[in-house]
Amino acid sequence: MSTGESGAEPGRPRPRPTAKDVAAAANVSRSAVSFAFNDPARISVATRDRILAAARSLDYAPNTVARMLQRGRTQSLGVLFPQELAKIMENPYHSRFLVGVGQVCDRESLTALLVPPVADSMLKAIPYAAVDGFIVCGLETDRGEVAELQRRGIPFVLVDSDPPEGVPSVDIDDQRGAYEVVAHLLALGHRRIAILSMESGPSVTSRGYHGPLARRRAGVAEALAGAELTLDDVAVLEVPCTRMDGYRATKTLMAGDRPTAIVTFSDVLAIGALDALHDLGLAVPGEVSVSGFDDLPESAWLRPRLTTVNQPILAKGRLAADFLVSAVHGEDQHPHQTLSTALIVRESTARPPARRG
Amino acid sequence: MSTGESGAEPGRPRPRPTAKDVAAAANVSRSAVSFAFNDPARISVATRDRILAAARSLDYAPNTVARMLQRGRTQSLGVLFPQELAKIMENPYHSRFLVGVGQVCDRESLTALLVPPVADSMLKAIPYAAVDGFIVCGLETDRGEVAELQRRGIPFVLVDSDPPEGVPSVDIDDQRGAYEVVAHLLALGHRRIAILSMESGPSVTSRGYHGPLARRRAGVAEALAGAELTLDDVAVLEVPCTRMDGYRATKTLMAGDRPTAIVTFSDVLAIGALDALHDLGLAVPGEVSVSGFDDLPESAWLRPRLTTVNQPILAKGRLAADFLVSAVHGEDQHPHQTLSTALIVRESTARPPARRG
DNA sequence: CTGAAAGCGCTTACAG
DNA sequence: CTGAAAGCGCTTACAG
Repeated sequence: MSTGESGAEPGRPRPRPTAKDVAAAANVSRSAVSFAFNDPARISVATRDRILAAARSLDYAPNTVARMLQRGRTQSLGVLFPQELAKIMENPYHSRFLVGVGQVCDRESLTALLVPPVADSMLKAIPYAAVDGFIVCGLETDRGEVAELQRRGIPFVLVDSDPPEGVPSVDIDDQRGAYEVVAHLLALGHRRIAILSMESGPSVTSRGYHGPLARRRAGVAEALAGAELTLDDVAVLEVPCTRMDGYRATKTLMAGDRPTAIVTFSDVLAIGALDALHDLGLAVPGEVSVSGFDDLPESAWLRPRLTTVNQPILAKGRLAADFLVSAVHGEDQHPHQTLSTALIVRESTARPPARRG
Repeated sequence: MSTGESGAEPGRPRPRPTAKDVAAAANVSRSAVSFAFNDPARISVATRDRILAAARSLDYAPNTVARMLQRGRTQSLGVLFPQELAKIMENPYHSRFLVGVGQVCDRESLTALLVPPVADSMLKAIPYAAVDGFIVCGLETDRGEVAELQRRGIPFVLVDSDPPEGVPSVDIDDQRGAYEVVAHLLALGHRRIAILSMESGPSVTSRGYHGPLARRRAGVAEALAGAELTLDDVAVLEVPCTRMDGYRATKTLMAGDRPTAIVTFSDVLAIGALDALHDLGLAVPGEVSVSGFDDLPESAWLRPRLTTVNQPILAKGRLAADFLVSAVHGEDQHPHQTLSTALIVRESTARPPARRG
């Protein structure tokens, strides 16, 4: 009632109260405090109320980290990315993937930890994250992450990689997707085709690693073969996956021996390509055809609407998270799913212009 | 050399090795093991090498959670959202915000923990996250989160809320932004204006809380007053912030007493509105003007290009993370920043059609 | 119904 | 240069 000094002095950084403090205040053991929070049935109502009241008055809440250590569970899923967070979130593809992961997190009351590489290394980031398992994204080269995770015995699922046997993973049919767009363009009559691809890590080819990019390249080759062409007949540019890089690469491409069609391996790149072509005063698809990959929602808003390869990004995220949750629960399966792609023909591709020469 | 049984049996779920195991294997104390990893200078090169070799052969790595508990640091920033993760990531606004947060995380070698509400409560989510501090997003109603965080003594910064004195926070000039678009529309001659707003939590007005939405409403009122109008003269619809809800709301709006201009409080909503108007066969801006809010990159790709209110989303995320990092480092300031908005007039707004009546 | 004790795995003064 | 000990804050068998 009076303005006594019962409260803590404000402003002073008091140390956080612990179960010990509450136990003292409520005149019980620390075990009792723990029970009050975790297993109320084990103590009498009276004691519990007393403890809870004491806890409230001290602003006590169990320390999360201590609890994690004791329980051996963090209630968190790690999403391990191959690039800096700023770059990752820049790409709408990842947002959509995280919607899928988020659905599972929401359902299971889990949090999602976004884990960027440490000093450019996904490997180094692994030991610093307090998670129950990892979703490993876009492992374009296997730089030891798989072995590391396996040795540590921490559950994980591989997404968009070249999964070894016996490892949970989810992928899409990259080869077929790439095959279909290129076949589509060839059928339209294009022969001078450029590929705008993403950069893959070092030494991809030399180590016989076949990630998504390699599979897409195979799909392109397969389609080209149908027209008596090979990969040597197309220009291939590898750039970081940003709109701006797509823009620049397209300008580079157009400064040389102009292709009549640009096949990009990402809608984000295609958006940049469209911008560049617009700035160059080149009509799409009248003078140049452009195709994307992913089928982001955005691709349908573009003008011209983007012809692209749909992949079920959201489902991929959801599935990956589901697989990881199973693995964390100790279910000893190794599900391996390959999701389908589908060519979506819209407005950005058409017959090549009739040509002098 | 021989195929001895030196390795652990594969497949068998071995328990993770601890520092104790390494100490035993290397014939040193547990302290030495710890030093080998954390303070190599404190032990001799020989001992360190022996320890590291033993660690490697046992696949040992220090337990992150134990380390967190001991150090009292998690190296992780929590981003507390008012909605489910799936919904949050659905909105490009948040991706962009996270790019800003990500820049700081990358710089500081921090991870970002995405924290959705637990059982619809941001409050309940707080104690379950192992983070060094929170960025509290879009606290449209103060449901006790601030008090909770303050009592717990955990650093936090408020973004897009109604920040009390003495609390780090970053906001934008919502009122001015809303004022400007509406004034723009009024100047074009619009008098029948509809507002498409987001749902705010319960009892916003009743508690005298003035979050972003309330400020925007004030901006609208301010602009209307300049034309001798009041909020009662405009239709206001509050819907969840998704494209689909924007779509539906617009159809509802158009089924009634048709406005000549739709002011949305989010680009995402505006995209839905544009779609609906397109499906309704209504020309934008010929028959109906539409404006957005945020100025997402997407808004410039739309056709017609969207007139909208720019807000520096990325800078907001970066600043919030910067403020939080300072707070975590114990810097006892309470920075409070209000970022500017700017009206971006593009193609989706024009004079209202001449009218019968 | 309640408490004393051990333990989760680590780090860090403190002695030697 | 190295080790024994205490402690971070919690939970959970185990006794009573």
